[in-house]
Amino acid sequence: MAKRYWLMKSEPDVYSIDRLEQDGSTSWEGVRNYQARNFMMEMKKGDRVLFYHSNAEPPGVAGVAEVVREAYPDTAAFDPGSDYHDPASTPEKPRWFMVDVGFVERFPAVLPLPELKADAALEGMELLRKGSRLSVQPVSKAHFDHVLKLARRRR
DNA sequence: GCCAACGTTGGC
DNA sequence: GCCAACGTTGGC
Repeated sequence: MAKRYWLMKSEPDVYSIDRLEQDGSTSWEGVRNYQARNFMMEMKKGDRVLFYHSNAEPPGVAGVAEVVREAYPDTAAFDPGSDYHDPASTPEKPRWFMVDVGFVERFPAVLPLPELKADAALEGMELLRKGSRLSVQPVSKAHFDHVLKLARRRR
């Protein structure tokens, strides 16, 4: 199956592209939205991910990651001490899943949201839809490639 | 800090 | 199944 493209949001105060660069890879725990979870379950090793900084100054795409491990149960849901604890999810019957993503690239500067909004070539991107809050979302190859092009142009 | 948009919960 | 109340996301 052909490689697919995604966008994943993270608040840099919680986990930034710099942390991912240091860590090399990380498990994407804490997704508690069914639509986002379902997208993660579709992810295949090698799929590319736009790493988006939300609740940031500025909000925008900070770099690129790749899927290095396909969906498996989110163990944070089992941990009563975790912010992501969900008693409805058990090891026997897990409700929430996560993937592992690996660092690919950090953009020299965050590609800010207003710039994405202003670009006609990105029309129709889920990220840009009014009221969109989906933290894991598919991105078309054309949009993905265009975002990379914009990021390179900023050098 | 505000608030629009959205998802979830639970009474009925 | 409807929908009001509530909690969360995330830009501004």
